[in-house]
Amino acid sequence: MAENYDFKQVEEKIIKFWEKENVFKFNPNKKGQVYAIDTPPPTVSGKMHIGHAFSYSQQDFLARYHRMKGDNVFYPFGTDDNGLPTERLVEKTKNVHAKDMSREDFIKLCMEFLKEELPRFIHGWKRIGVSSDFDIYYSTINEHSRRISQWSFLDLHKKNRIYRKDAPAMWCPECQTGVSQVEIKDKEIESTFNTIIFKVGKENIKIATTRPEFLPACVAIFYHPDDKRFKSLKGKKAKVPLFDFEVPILEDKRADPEKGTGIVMCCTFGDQTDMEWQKAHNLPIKEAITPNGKMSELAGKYNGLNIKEAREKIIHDLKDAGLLTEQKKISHFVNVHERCGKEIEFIKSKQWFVKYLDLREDMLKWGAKLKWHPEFMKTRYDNWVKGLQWDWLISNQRYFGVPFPVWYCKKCGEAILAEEKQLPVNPLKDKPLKKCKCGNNEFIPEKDILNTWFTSSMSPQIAIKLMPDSIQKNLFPMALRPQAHEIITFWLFNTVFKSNIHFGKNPWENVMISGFVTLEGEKMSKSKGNVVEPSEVIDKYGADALRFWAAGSRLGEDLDYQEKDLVTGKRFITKLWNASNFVFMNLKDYNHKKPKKIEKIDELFLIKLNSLIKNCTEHFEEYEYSKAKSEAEKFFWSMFCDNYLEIVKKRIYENKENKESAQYVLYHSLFSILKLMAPLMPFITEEIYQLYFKNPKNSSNFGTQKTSGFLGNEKEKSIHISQWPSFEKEGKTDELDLFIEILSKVRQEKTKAQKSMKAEIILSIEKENMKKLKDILGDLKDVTNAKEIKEDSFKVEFV
RNA sequence: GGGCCUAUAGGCUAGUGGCAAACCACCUCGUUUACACCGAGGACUCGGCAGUUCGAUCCUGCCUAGGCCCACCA
Repeated sequence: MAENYDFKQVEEKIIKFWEKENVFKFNPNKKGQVYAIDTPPPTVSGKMHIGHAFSYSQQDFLARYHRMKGDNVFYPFGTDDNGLPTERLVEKTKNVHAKDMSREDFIKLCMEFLKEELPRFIHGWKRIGVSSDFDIYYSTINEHSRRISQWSFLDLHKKNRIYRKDAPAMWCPECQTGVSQVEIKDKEIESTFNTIIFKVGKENIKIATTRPEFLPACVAIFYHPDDKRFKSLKGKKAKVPLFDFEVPILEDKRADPEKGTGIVMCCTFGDQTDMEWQKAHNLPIKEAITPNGKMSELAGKYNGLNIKEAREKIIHDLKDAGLLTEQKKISHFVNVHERCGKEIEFIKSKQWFVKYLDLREDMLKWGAKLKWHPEFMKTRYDNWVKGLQWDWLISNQRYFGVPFPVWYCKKCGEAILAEEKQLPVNPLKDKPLKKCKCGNNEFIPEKDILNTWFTSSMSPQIAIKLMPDSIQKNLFPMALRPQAHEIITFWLFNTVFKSNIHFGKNPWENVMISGFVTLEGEKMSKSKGNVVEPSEVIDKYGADALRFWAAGSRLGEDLDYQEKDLVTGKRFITKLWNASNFVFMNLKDYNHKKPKKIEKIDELFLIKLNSLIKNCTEHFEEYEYSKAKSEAEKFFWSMFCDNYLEIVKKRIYENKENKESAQYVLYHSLFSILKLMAPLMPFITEEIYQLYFKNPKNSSNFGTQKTSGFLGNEKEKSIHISQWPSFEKEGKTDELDLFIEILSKVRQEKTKAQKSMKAEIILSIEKENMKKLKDILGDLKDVTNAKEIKEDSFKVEFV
């Protein structure tokens, strides 16, 4: 009698076994089509969360399926540990502030932190059974990644896609960094609408604003051309209160007569419209706010105050001067930096950009060439491309990241780029290889770092270039990019863009997009406090149960986390365990020889199994692992356990002469079912394989097999590199269907009569059914425990 | 404001132009050679309105609700 399945002990043991035996090691010389996966490198910003467990499980289903199907799976693993998220984690854990330290010390601290943190972090992915080759590993901050990222910069520059300009850039005063379009989000905040009096000659005009601190940067007043109320003001000048300078009053369609008082001030730069006006009317640029979030000299007596203080003071002074007529509390949406939640400001600053707005048509074509799974995710890409308004801002004024390979000549200011052969370069330490064109040999290093997406959008190259040159060409373009849908607009999009510019082709053929995990219908997030820790789930139910749950929703769909589903998964695992033990209890004298005759009922069962295999294979090909799961699950539970095992029990218990046929079919059908489940539940299937199926001569590293007498006969060292079951036998199974229908009716009768399922009966069935079932009547007799089967209308008599 | 997705039993999910399904929970019964983490059975359901159709849960349109992405935000 086998003991209970101890998932904790087994899963840890199997993780070590896979590692020791190099089961998932990529072998470039292996035959078979290469299937390269652009594994998402998780951001090192804390612990793994359940959304990770969910989406990495789903991509692993596909990786394991392709491996068993015979593809040569290239499945690297990386961590995204450059840039802000990691900085923030280090600041928090080590209780330091980057800006209080020397840059070098801070970077050193980050690297030390990563060294001790990463193994623990990565173990989370091993624990859920991700079958990456963890030796093909990259960190987006290591030398290798820096070299490739900087090369990308040089190459884009060569292709005239890089420029640096003085531009109103979105700026986070809190993080003191430029922020790209993708790093901002909306937040609803309470604010006050202040109605302020501007003088036009002797006339008063009222202008409403939530940002009175921008008054010193006011450059114009606008009203809508159709708005008759203000027509008389055209061409006149208004005097800015408190600051006493004059600005022109102009017409522009973007002024909304319905909003505020219908007339609006334009300040550079209060918001995006201000920037458009500035451009359209060629207005001067005034900077009221400095990069550290303080008022500039332009603000006169408010110079040096932070934004909020200045706002309060200015409101106070306006009140005193009688220039404030109304204050209304409102709540509105503003752009905030997604990392820190603080309001974004626009400031004039020198930033590096990648020029790509001119390529929107091409971008749509690139997106159309990808195979999207599920298909509807493509529209998100398209909508993003159509909505692009700015070029890609790639510089961040932070510390921990890939530096720009750039210096500036101290004399003429010319930007000097590093040469390819000196990469990776740290401009703070290294020097250009040549003098500046102007003959000067002194340089100012660029201190900015490249935005993390600039580096992670090179993930295919970063992974591939870990391999020897000779095989790199087989790996690109890759077969698959798996990822979550919220970063289609940045990671996916930027990778497609870069690949097409650098190499003239898409980086992969397929993309698979996971949904996310919800709790009671809401997205899980730290800020909402509704997170579930995957490590706790695994402790309680095991990784297989977690994966079983992750296989429960279709690709791209969100899935609600319900503990019940984990219970179901665990139950299924127990059932697999028990059924396998039972099968092998009855195979002690099995000799692996194919019996001379396969009994009819066994044959019919094999045909059923065959169509299951066919369906599951098709589902995996279509990324529909959830369909494969539910079909295999149902087949195993009801067709295999509840029906087939019951049917063959008596034949084996009573040692009938045709029992070899049953044994042969038991062995092979259970093996096939295990293989179908192996991509989804890699641990329990491996354990059963190792204990029963593998030839003990090959199992030196796993411990002894369980059953005495019976010897497994399979050669592969792991079920995960065994061959995916094939499907050959097709045919009709009408007799078996009828058989099961009758069996089920008999069971109903027994239940109705409140009898045991084992109660002995006399069964009567119709003549035509008797005829149809003539080859399998003996089995029907066995499974229903009928003393005899008579020809009559259906009837169950108890003896 | 634009877009995408979703709406099926008490809960979570399948699915189909013609009987609506699995699992959990619930109720009844059984259970001594794998499994009480079992087996047999029961009960309950297609968001609303219109259209196409012999027939719509499924196709079309509108509405409602929720989620997500984007834009706007003086």
